[in-house]
Amino acid sequence: MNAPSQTVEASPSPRPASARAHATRRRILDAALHEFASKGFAGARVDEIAARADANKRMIYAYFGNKDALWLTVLTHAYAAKRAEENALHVTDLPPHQAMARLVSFNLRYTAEHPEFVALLNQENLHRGAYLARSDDIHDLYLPLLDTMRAVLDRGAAEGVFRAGVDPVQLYITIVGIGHFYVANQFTLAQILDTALMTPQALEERDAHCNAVILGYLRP
Amino acid sequence: MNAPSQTVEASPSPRPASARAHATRRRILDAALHEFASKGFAGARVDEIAARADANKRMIYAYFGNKDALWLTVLTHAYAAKRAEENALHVTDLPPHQAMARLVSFNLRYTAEHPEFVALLNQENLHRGAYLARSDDIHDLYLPLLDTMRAVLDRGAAEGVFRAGVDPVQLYITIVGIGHFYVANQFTLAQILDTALMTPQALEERDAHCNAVILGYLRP
Amino acid sequence: MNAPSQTVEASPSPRPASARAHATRRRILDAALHEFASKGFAGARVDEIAARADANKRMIYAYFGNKDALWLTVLTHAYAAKRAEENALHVTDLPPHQAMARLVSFNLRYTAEHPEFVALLNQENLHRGAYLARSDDIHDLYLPLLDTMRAVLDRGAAEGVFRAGVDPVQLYITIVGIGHFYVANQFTLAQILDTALMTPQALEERDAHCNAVILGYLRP
Amino acid sequence: MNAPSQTVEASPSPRPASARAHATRRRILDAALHEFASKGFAGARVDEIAARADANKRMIYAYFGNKDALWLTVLTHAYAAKRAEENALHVTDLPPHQAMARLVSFNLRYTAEHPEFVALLNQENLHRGAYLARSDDIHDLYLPLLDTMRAVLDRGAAEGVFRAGVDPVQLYITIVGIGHFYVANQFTLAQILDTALMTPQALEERDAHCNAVILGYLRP
DNA sequence: TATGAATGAGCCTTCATTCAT
DNA sequence: AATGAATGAAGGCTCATTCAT
Repeated sequence: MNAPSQTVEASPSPRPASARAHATRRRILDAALHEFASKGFAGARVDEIAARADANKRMIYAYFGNKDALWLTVLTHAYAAKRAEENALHVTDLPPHQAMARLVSFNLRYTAEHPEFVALLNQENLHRGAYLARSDDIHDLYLPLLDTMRAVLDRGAAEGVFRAGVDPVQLYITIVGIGHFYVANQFTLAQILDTALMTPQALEERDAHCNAVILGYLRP
Repeated sequence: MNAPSQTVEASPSPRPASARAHATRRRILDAALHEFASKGFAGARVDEIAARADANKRMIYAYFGNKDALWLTVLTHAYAAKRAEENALHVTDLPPHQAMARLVSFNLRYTAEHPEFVALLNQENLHRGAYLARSDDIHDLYLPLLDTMRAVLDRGAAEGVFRAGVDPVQLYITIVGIGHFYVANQFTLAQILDTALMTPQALEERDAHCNAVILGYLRP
Repeated sequence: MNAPSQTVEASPSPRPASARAHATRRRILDAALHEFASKGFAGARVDEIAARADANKRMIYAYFGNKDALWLTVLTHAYAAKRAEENALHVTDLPPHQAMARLVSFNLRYTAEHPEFVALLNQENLHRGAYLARSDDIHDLYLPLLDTMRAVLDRGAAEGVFRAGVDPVQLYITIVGIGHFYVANQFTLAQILDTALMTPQALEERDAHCNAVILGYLRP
Repeated sequence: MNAPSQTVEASPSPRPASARAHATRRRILDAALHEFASKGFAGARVDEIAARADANKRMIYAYFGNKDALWLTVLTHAYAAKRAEENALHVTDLPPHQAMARLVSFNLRYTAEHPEFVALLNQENLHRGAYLARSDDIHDLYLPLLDTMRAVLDRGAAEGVFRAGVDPVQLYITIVGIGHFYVANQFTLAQILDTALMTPQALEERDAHCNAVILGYLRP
């Protein structure tokens, strides 16, 4: 039930052996995450990644093959990281109402704390999911989550605290979406609505609203 | 009550006089919308825009100044276009329940039919709203919509069909978000969930779900 | 003896008939002189010339053919203008000492007042005199001046106030050179020597120095 | 007494370490000198410089930043090169008359052998000395030369072989000018005067003339 | 393992020039 | 006589990628 420790890999290069090499690889990955997230795939610069990682540019190619493969690795890591935290919630142990509230809040909070993840997703969709399509395990990664969602909904309906007939997939998209959109579009929204969206207080209010919407909807 | 149909402009260049020039300008704008939306700002190619517009590359610079300014013009046009359609809904003439349903459905449908708009927004947020900040009237463009939302909520609460105390801004973000996220992330979602999201039937189901969520939540 | 009223022409186009056309042509020529002199041939922009002349760019091509021909016309005009003023000095009527002094001072002053002429010459030499080679009358233009110089030197030597055996061509080059170099290189000189060169007082001092050098040299 | 042989540098890029890199840098600099001198700044082509240097265009930007900075580096090098040779004359060791003659001849000869230097100066003045203004040490570079000139003049006056009261700055400008103008305007002069100026014999005659003028002028 | 140097394709932008009215 | 619109070639500069050590 715990998060799998499997590291999803896409690089064609062999796993480096030495600790020093491992550290270099790690720094490149971190730098790449930052660069890709803040400038998009096309806007990201390999030079910049190397500089930020304090590594030689050649190492990027040695470890990851090319820019495309590096992107895929970064993307896959980001997915895995989120799922790892999501699994750690252990929502199946909670009563339906609390389980759902925790899922809602977690999604908003995680997204707010990881805008790179949001940026990565948007970029990947710009590419029509082309890179992700080359990653095998993504689908499997999400199966347990949907199972969890379905179980919570069923239990809630059985206990009479949730309405029946709710599609777990639709609801999952909605829960993720109301947080994702808020964070992803924070800059244009801030300008249109003329308010700050990412202050602790603003996030608190958004959290309350999201919970109210989902749980209000789920009322029988 | 309707917003003025003013076309928000950002180009520093004088509007061309002749009909032929106007047509060229129009073609460039359409081509740029397509190119920017499908590849992002950094990934878009000016050459490609010119080719698609069947215009000389030089004309892009004559009419719009440079790639940045062209982006801003495209973005501003996209916002204005959506707002124009949104205003044409005349939701204030409808009973609260129907008014809200129409807003929800419209947002999903418009977004689904205009994935370019979604792509544009994501890109602009990648730039942290830097370009939009240079456009003056965007804020004003959205004031009437929020007024409408507020009026509908108030009327619904007064008539006892909606719960009270709903924040119109939060709800607006939610309504747009549940549609936007669905469309914006259709490719990664399709891979994760292993379902088609943009078929007529799938959209129908999503529409029903969105309405159920918003109106279910608004129940007193 | 008076300046010839001949307009040296290089343009392949027929002389325009109407007064309006003539004025446009004149404005283009003035604008071109300014643009060529301040940015050089390669740095000059046809658009800029048209804008400054308040004329349509097409007119430049109608009147002058192309950028090259325009350059040649401007250059030839500049030469003719200087020679016209030079002839108006009537130095042959003066005693040798005064005649020479007047030539020296005139060259410095004219050059200082017409830095465009200096810039034009430098540019043309950058092109190894390629354009000027296509102008027929330049050589003839300078014959009378050298004749004058020779006459003054001969008279001075005969009267015993000048040394004998001075080559008029070498001296002419020297007289023009000590003024031309001062003006042409005013900016680099000012930085190297850390002094202002073009103030009235500085020009006065330079004038005195040039006269002292030439006349000091010519002493028997 | 000699000026330090410090190489005045303007490039913002780090000096390359390896010998190979240094050679490439050197080839680019030589090629740039040729290209700039023969076509001017605006007329020079970066592609052409790269081709002539047998280097990749990208290297130019890696080593020098951009075309502007490359120009400044070339210009500063040219100045330093001339000053280095000028210092090697050791004119302070000679009697005044010979010292002055050597300065005069050197300037003519150096200029005749380095028309690139002349072309560079003219271009820089076309830019109103804008680039040179960004170089720090140029002023200092010329201080020792003026000191030398002053010393020679003073000694000559004290020994009674030179006239008194000669301004060393004015004279320096004149000495450089009579050579510079001759070389800089060789093409237009050749056409106007219909003589060859750069043959060994012609240079010999010019040399004699320049010496005669300066030393004739300096007679007490 | 790591690095400095190099490369060629391509990108945004500009230019002199011509077309059509 | 004059003009607005259009064009193709090229120019400066940048990028992902590879070579050689």
